[in-house]
Amino acid sequence: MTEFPKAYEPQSIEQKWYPIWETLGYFQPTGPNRPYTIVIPPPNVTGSLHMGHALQHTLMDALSRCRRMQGRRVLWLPGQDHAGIATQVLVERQMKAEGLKRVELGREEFERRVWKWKEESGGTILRQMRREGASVDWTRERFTLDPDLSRAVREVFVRLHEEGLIYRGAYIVNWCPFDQTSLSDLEAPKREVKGHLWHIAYPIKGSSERIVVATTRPETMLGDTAVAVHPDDERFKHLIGATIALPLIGREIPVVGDETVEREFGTGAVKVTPAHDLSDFQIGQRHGLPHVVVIDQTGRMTVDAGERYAGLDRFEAREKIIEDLAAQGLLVKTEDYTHSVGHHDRCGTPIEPMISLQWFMNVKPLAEVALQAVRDGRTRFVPAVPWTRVYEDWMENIQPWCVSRQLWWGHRIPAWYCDNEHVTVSRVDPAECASCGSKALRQDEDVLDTWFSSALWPFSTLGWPDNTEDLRQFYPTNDLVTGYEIIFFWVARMMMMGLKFMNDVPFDTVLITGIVRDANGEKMSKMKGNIIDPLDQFDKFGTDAVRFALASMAVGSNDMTVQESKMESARNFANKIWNATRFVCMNLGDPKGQPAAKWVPSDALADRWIRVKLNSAIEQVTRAFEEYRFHEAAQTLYHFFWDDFCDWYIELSKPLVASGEDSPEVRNARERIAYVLETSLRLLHPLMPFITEELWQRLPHEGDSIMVAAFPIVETGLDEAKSREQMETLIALITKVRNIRSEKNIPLQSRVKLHLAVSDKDTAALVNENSHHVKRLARVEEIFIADRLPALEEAVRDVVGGIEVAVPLEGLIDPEKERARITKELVRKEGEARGLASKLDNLSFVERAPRDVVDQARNRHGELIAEIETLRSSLGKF
RNA sequence: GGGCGGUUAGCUCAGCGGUAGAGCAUCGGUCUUACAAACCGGGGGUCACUGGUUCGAUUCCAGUACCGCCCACCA
Repeated sequence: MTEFPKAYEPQSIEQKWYPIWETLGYFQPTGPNRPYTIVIPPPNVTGSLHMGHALQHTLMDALSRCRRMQGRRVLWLPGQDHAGIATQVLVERQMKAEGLKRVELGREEFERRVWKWKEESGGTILRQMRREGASVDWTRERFTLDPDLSRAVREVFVRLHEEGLIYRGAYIVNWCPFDQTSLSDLEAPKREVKGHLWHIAYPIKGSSERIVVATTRPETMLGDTAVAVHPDDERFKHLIGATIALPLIGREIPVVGDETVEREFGTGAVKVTPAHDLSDFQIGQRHGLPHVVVIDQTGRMTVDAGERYAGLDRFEAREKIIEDLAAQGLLVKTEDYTHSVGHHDRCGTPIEPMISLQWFMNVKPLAEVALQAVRDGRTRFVPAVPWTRVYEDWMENIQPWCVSRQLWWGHRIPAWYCDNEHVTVSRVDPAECASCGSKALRQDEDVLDTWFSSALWPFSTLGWPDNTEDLRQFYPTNDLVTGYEIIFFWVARMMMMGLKFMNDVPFDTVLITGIVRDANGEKMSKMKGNIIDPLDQFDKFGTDAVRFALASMAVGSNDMTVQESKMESARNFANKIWNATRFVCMNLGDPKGQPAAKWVPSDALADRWIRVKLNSAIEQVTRAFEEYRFHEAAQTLYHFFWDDFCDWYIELSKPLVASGEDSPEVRNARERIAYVLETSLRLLHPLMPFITEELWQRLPHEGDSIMVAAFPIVETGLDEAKSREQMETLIALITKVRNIRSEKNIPLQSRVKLHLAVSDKDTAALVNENSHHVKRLARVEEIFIADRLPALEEAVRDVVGGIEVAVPLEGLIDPEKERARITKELVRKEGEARGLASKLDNLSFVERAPRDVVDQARNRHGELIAEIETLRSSLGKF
């Protein structure tokens, strides 16, 4: 027999199995049955594995493995995202160390360097995924910049452009002055900033009147082209149409009336800078105001800001302008003011809203379709609350998507311009302008938002725009597992693109997970330095243990805190599985050539009971996976295996299984225990793939790998209730005796006598048939069963499950203490009985409560009364 | 400004219309023929607060307090 160490050592076993599985092709979809598909959320090529991946991959792998064992044709498709800004910035930073600059290198050379970086250093995460045990099909690995996927991107861009849904125009965008690119709204989340609200007086021309405006951004005043007031505002009504001489720069600008102005806010008058603020831009559109750009792409003031300010950083300019206004007596008031300002989510730079010529996508029409698909349940979120509504709200209020980025790493926009500024958008690089035939074409310098290609992931990875076999088979995919932080970035956009180009939803179910936080409940980040590396955890506890711990914490989309204690507990569980199998193997002999164990029918209580428990574990785990309640699956497995199987069934089986004999009875007992164990391993496999494979191979089994063995199936027609009740009674009895022993400090070696009084025949028979178990597990040398307890001088008395118990313990009984103990128990039981009695006396309870609740209360009350009686009488014995 | 979530044992969290559970920690006892990463036994909670619905509320509803999250063009 193979060597069987006393403790589970994960490392070598994990290393052994993954390559075997991969080589044997188990990760590839096979078989004639219904496909089951998951596409992985493609991690950034720059990324390395973090706990969030470990969690999500565990769930995806558990689902994949479970479905695979259930016979589905499973495809879990892996891949990576080119991660535009992240990657470009990273490579630029590396180049900087060598004294190289991107612009000096030129576009082609830079791109070459990024590809080189990708080949050498990218894809760390893919290697790490092997350690997770992720059963992804590596033969179908994809990268968003693969030629096929790039072709899909172009196809989508061109088609949307043809339909007028993608267009080029000058609008206000979120501009990052640090990275010098435009951003989508999602990449520019608002952050609270403590600032000021400055009240500035603008003099009215040809009048002594002034109009005071309030602003948080005085530097933009140099670009003001109007002041707006509410048209019905009595304070300012008469000034509409008047002309203002803009301070510091002297430009003449009008006062306009606009209904969006809040009369209550600030001074009720707003300075309007159409080139640097979205709402001002819109006011400008309504009133035909000119745009004066005063801040450039680097965040510095332009020449149009006037020579006094030109070249200054926007924040330096702010201070200088405030000083200058104060000096001229135009600064009326300065208030502290906290407001929200967009910041680039990657670099943290405050966004500069800026008018800019960019490519946009009108997503509204696609959003309506995507909204409908969720409303009528073609795609559903799990948990449905709150994510369905979060998704719907966003889709309902969706704004045009700025898709162009001023970067070099990404899908270059397939638009070409001739000298006449005609635009040619084309699937293939055009030779001439589509409008004028000019051969002097230059391609748009910009690339697409990274998320543009991610949005196509569920079909671009399967071969679209070609109608491939994979596409027909695996689209739509089944489950998408991802975090709530990218519902808008990714999930929503896949929905829109999938429905638009495949005419079907990209996935049936979106499983939203929570965030894995550190032990203090804080979000992990490189900045904070509180990252917990899953690989360290794998080293420390074993991959299966970490997977199991993560799954056991995955409740809905709740965030979770990493708990070392959970990891330890899961590691101990793995060790428990190891040793239980070790025990069974020690008694089975060589598994080679032995067929897989079958259940040998038995009337013995323990056998009937474990079968019921196993069956209900199968039922619960199966349902838990179906309903994505991973913590419930983990919990069921843990308690079934440890409490029921190890603590009771193995212990009860030992006399036969470990007897060393070779009788039919013993062989059958061994077969049964092997059966339960082997089935349990299959049930555990989706969450703990490595250890279950290793142990399964050491047991008699059929087939080459547990990966492709059948997932356990629920049986029907077992004598559920009776077996459970009887076993519960037996367990309660044994526990009671152990309890008495423990309280009286009876050493393990000394056996006690046990007197039982049982009134009903069934219970008497039950105890009789299982008395050898009671003797062994409660360390009892002799059991006396009668209708009534005999008179005993010195004994501990108690009652459990309708059985009167007495343990004679000469010289160890302190009557006072016994009396106190029993009295305490009496008080508790009497209290409970009183509560039940008053409930049962309550007519409306008896009439309105469900029948079984009333019956249950009645039975419990009866039991209590009997037990109280018994306790009272034993009280008299002291 | 709008929306959402949380508050349960010392800690981290499940659960739920019928007087509460887990893991860890804690206390006591064990080398009992798989496992000390184990075994056996025990203690510990007025389920944030206030009302309401109900025969019955930790669970449903409303409000309060504290903590947290998301969305938003009041400058």
